Amino acid sequence: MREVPFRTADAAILEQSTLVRNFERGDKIFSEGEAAAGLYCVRSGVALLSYRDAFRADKAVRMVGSGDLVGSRSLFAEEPHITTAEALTACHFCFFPKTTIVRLTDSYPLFSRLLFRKLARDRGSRNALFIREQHLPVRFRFIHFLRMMQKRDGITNGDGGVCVKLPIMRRQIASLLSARPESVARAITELEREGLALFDGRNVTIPDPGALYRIVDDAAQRGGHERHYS
Amino acid sequence: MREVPFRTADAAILEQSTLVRNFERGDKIFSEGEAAAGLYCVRSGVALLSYRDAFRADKAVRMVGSGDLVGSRSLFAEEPHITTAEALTACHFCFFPKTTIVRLTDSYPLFSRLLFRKLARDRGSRNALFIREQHLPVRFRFIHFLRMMQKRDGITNGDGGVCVKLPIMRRQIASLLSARPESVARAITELEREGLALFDGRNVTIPDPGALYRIVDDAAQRGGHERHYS
DNA sequence: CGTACCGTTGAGGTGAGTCAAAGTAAGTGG
DNA sequence: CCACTTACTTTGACTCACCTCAACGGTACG
Repeated sequence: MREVPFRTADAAILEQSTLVRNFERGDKIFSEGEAAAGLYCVRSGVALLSYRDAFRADKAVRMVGSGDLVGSRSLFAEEPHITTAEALTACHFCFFPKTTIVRLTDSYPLFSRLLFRKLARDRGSRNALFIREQHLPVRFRFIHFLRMMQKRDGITNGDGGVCVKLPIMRRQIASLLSARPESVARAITELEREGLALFDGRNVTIPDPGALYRIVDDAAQRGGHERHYS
Repeated sequence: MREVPFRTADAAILEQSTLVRNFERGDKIFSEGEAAAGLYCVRSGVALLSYRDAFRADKAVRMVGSGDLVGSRSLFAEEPHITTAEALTACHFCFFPKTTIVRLTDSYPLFSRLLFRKLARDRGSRNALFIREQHLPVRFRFIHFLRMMQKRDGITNGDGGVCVKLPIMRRQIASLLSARPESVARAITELEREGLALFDGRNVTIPDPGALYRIVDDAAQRGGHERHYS
């Protein structure tokens, strides 16, 4: 919302009613079952959306970072949050109270239209990703996860390599990938053995990102490793 | 949109600009890659959304029926359709041209709000279902599919049993379940052997729906058969 | 210095995918 | 109306990725 062209008056209203909320690592931004108080937009930091499944285990849904809109579904559906959002690092969020959103959508059709577009595009990319990930081998899903992490806050080191610090533990990575921690550990071991990625706790070094990502891209293109589906 | 309370004037506009479009079995409502011309609402019949994957195989995404809104993502994102919609039975669709939608959202904030809500709720239920389905055994996913079919247009026969005619072939069912046709065939054989469902081509008879669905419900509640996840 | 949790490794089992072949339904042309 | 083609469905045999269970090393904390 911040980056789209917007009339000065509208932008001013938005700016005026914006609350910046800060969270420390471990803080809950909102919890499953709560009513939606407004719309959150991640300004910096990383948060994890998760829900508690039938067996009372936390299931990670997705990670959100800078630029992501959070809580829109519950807000517009007028239904309770179905996920809990927890700060994984120190986070800054813009918070737009429900009243602000209502006022803006009521007064400025353009705002509605931009919001519609933003949400539709979000959803689209998410779906596309999701669809592509589904039922690929854990190894590929994990590489894809690394790529997202690297895009989000990877640091290039002199010789073409990239370093990332993963903000979550193995168990949560596994949950995001819909796999088990043991499988993630094995994927890690394998990548390490091949020299494609080096792991030191939560710190990852990818000597040649191109080589790593080519694995999944090639497979996707040639349909070679894509199991299932007709 | 039809069932929500709406001011008479607005409803009139909507009514005025509504085009009813009829499709025969096999007709394409829209195709992947086309620009979105408007919003479709299923009035009757069943259609299948699918896309062509990297290996040029059709991958079914979801089935839509009475009351479902179709094409909203591409319309609001102002991006081409990412799926093809094909009529599986004779279908009646309400079509709201883009101009109508724009006019209404521009003139009537209430319309925007209702639309936001409708879309958010759609997405919510879909996501919830989707999340739950992911990585359950094919058997469970298939039972869940049967349940949806039965809800949509199952016919109760005297003795508590239910009959449904599946509008799609095994290959497409498999695609919807993210499984292979062989696996679906095996699930069918198994259910038949257990007497939980009887299959005759595309016609299914479920003698005791309660017993069938209890299988997945119990498993979901006790977390017993839920593989993966932490 | 235990207690607790995370992460990794090994052994073993299994759901479901692949391949191949036979059976069935459906549409086409003579 | 029947042979023929074509596509859909089912079954069996085999394989493999990943889950499960279990054990062990590392790090943190009381």
